[in-house]
Amino acid sequence: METKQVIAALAALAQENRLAVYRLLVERGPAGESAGTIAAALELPASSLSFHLAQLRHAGLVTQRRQSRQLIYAADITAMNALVGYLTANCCGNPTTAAPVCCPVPAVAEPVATKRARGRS
Amino acid sequence: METKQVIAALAALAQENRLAVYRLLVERGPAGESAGTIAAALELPASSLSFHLAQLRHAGLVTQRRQSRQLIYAADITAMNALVGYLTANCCGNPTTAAPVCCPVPAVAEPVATKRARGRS
DNA sequence: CCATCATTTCTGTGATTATTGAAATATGGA
DNA sequence: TCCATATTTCAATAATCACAGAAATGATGG
Repeated sequence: METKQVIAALAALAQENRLAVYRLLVERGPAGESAGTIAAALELPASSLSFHLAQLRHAGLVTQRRQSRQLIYAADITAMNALVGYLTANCCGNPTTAAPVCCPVPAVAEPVATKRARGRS
Repeated sequence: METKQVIAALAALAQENRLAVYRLLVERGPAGESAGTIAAALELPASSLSFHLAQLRHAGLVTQRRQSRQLIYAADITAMNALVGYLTANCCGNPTTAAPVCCPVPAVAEPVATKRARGRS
């Protein structure tokens, strides 16, 4: 993942409403959710939501598909994978230099909606 | 890690110069680097750098200490851990719903200072 | 104290971003 | 075709951010 894209993704998520939208979409999974439903859930004016969805989409974090009259948005997990991968790599530093302790990705903060904290491999 | 802080951290990193500063500091490890040296390395005016360092510091991503006349900045790895933890948790979604594949944290991108642009996205 | 160095804070300016109502576009049904 | 619905695009405004020179602050050595 190259720097320009990383910045785009970070900027897209660095906004209260957009982070909320993204989190909601992650919760919904691949099925996604229509713009209207998201707007209702987050109590955002349609035009505002559209603006934010466009940013998330431009950053590659969400996908869009049409289902009859509505546009369904869904989180693109691979983009988040790439972002987390980049941050992890840059957090861990360069092993050839005096690098800090490598990120252990601490047993997961608070999951989107339920408790769940399993240590990954 | 609460949302407000996550947004602050994301916003702090979502800027070309700041991301560069942070990456440089990660490279330097706990020893850190003085403001002047960073400014020289990244060719930034002192006042601009100071502005960016303040943001990173406010977001809790870097620490500041004085060493005689100079101020040494260092990356705070625990903050990045928390951020990555939050993103991972939110990326993985809620297992009780139709959740997408959980982030495997793809075998780490490219380390801070090596050649880039290998096959992966 | 004074001179000097390192860095920050102040200040003004230009650029980007967020927000929304209103108008425009696309879709499906009668 | 005409209408209703879902969503976007447009336009205008307010808010925030980035930049960099100049002035101020804090530290050190003489």
